[in-house]
Amino acid sequence: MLDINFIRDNVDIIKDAARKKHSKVDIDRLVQLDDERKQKLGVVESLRAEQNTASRAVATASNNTEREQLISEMKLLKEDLQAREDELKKIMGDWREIMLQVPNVPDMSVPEGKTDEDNQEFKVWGEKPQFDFEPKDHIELMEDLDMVDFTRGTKVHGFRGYFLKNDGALLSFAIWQYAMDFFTKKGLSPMLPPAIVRKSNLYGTGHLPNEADDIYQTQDDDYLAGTAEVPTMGYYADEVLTAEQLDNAKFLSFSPCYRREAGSHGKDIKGLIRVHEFYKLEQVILCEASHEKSVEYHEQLNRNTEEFIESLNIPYHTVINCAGDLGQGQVKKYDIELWVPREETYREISSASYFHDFQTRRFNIRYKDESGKMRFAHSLNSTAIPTPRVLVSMMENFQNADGSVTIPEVLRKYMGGRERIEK
RNA sequence: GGAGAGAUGGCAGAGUGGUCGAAUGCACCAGUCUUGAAAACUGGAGUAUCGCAAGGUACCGUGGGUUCGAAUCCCACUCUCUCCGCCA
Repeated sequence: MLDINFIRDNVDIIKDAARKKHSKVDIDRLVQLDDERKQKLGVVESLRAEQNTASRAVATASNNTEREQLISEMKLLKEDLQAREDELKKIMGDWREIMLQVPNVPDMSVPEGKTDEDNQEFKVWGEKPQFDFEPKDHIELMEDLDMVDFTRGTKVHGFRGYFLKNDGALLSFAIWQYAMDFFTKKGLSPMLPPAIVRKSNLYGTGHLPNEADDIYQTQDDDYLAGTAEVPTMGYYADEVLTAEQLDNAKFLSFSPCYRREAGSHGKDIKGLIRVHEFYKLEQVILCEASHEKSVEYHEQLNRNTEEFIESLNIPYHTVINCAGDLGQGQVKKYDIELWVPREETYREISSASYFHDFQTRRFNIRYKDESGKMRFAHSLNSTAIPTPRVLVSMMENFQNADGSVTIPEVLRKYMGGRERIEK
């Protein structure tokens, strides 16, 4: 949600943002509705003022005759007021609907483009492995090592179902544990949030109204969050944060993530790249309403994840997302993608974005700044690490000719000191 | 699942139809006192919105309704708490 006055003052910028993000929102219509809103509001407010004055007169009237007369006059005014209020209500309904569609403005540094294919690589790290044997893909590797069972996964869950088992399960726990240790050292507070959330949280983060198809819903009209960003952002909804709370609003949230993948039925139909249910550690930060702070934290969050991947020694690159690949509320986003040898491509494992006050405005998360003014905080989030997707690269990059897989050094202490996963 | 109580400003908490946008306390800001601080005292201060301003309007969980007038009465919904039941 943007400030309507900001929109009015920057119509061209907003229209350009909508164009870049391929949003069909009609800004001219919004401005027109806002004009009507203001006009009607003026009328309603002056009628209300009249009513309030008259009410006071009724209350202090010296005798009943005077009172009766005032009251009968007020009845007429009341009808007029009610009609006007209905008109205003209707306009406000349309106004709100469009306001929820208005996208946040991408940063100047965000390149134009339509899809993830237009994202621009700006950093490459690590040595891609050279194999002197025919490398296997993660599916074959993991099935051979009895780490995963897709057949029974689909039997139990259906399309995109999977079981992680034995070292597949152990390795997942190792990654979570190691990530917990690694990211909490960066000053984030560990959190286990609910994954079942009320609708308002998804409006808050900006996943609704536009991504409804991709979200699981319960029979109680609750939703299954696709990321811990959703409940973690909701944590401080409708609160005014103290300076201390705002300073410490740096979270590392671990949760299951549920995604219907409604728009991607033909894509990545095998393996662990695209699944309906996975686990993820997510970094979420609230900070003071300063663009510079947002930028600083954004770089930091992204760097945290890069460092984590570097500590695992997996080759990756980082891309800056083009405007067309940004979510409605996002100002700027980096994706970190890991090298997948068999596909000879990089696959996304992390997204780091900042939102300015787009989300906090919807969540109503405020604080008092030094001058005592109420302000909406800024929000940011970034993947710390998703499992099982990270296993795909880990398996393929570290495989050996005999079909075993070398465990990254930093994970060994969580795997009973073992160096390899083997039969 | 059953029974009951409740939701008011940053927090706590009064207020059951008419100058109530709302007492009081705490917290906050400024001043007095003090070498400084604390305490005490004095004063200030809700948020949003319209307006150059004076000032207007809205906001007492949410949405409706009754009324000339609603924090206050009625209806629905949401949430919280207590007790019972069930359950990991």
